[in-house]
Amino acid sequence: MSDARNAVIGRPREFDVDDALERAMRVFWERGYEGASLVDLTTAMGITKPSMYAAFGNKEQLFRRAVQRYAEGPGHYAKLALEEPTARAVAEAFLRGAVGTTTSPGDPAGCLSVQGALASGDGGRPARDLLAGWRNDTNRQLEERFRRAITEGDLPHDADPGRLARFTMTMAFGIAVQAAGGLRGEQLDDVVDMALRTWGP
Amino acid sequence: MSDARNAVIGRPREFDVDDALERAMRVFWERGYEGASLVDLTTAMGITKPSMYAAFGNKEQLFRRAVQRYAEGPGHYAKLALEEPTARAVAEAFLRGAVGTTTSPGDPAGCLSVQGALASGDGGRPARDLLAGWRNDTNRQLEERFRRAITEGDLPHDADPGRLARFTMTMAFGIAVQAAGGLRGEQLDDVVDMALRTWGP
DNA sequence: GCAGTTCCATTCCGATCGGTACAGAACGCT
DNA sequence: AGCGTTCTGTACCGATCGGAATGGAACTGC
Repeated sequence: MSDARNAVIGRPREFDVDDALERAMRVFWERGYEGASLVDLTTAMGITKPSMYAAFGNKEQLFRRAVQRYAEGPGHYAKLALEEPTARAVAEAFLRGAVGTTTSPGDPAGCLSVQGALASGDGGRPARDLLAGWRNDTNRQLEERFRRAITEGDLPHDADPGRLARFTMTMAFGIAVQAAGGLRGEQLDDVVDMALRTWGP
Repeated sequence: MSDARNAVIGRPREFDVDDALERAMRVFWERGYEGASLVDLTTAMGITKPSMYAAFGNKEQLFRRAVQRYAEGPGHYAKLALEEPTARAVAEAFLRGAVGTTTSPGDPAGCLSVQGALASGDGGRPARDLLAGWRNDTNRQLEERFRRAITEGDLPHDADPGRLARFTMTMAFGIAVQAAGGLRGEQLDDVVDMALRTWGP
């Protein structure tokens, strides 16, 4: 890893890489990949373009790092939800987490994964593919978790893990779009309540 | 209207405005507002930039016309769904229509309204606002329809039309994102089946 | 002090963005 | 034919895009 250089030779960096990445992530979060220009990014990061180029490579690699950071930060609820004891609890934690992250007051509205995935010209193709892959992974993990729930007797043996996962993901995406459109968290929690009726009253 | 000029003075236009608009709509549909460049658009339309400028004004006005055409064409299912006899039938027609339009084989995947709404820099603000307004209108019409269903005894009087409308819209948006990500129509129809359980078995 | 290394800031690159000036071509009218 | 009008094609506009070259500043090790 290029950032594992604790060697202290040469002029020391005058900015904090983690802090700059955090700020870049937020810009991508609210503007998407192509909507975020290098000027937008570096201005928010408080550094110049050559500094960002030296530290992260290029815009696409910066985006990859930002997505990774998003997954471990605001998007961490997805991983946590998988550890809930029952299928219904998994789904509820997943959707409540989605509502919380996409409507968090101090953060950009919406979801980086959804925001950056749509509406791209030719230059945004790699970013779109990256996010599509990530969403696919999440879907697979959810499906796998629901499959386990069947073996644990937590879901009926004729339940379809794939369907349940796709339904849950679809709800989360819809929530992200609604949040980006300005819907409040409470209203989206109502939506989650309705969605959860699929698991029984 | 500037296109109501049937006057035949001057050199006649060598392209069909409706056909050009249709092609432009499809480009916006798959690339969003900012993702569609003038070169992309005019190439698909088969005309040059000055011709497009003379016929439509500018990119933003072309987009407005394209959105209008989308609403009357591929997005017409929304209006039709409102005419269904029961609330549940309305919701089902709405969601099946969303699946159909967003996964139609010959057309771009996804929904223009969702595709163009997210991921915008500064230049895409007006387009984003236009689409947000349209989605808001649709939500309001759906809510109004569900309210009518209560007075008609079709929904229990303690039902919440706002919640039902938001839930339906959220599902439709999620469907659009999934479709843009490549999910097949059959898989999304499964999702719709699950969503409709909210209205009873 | 000096060499070697790394970072910062200015400046610039070719390509592309949305939009336009201009000249000529194609029409109806007289 | 000649005119006014409107469309088309070329060539171009300033601004901005992502990216990079360059020169000096800041540091460690010798």
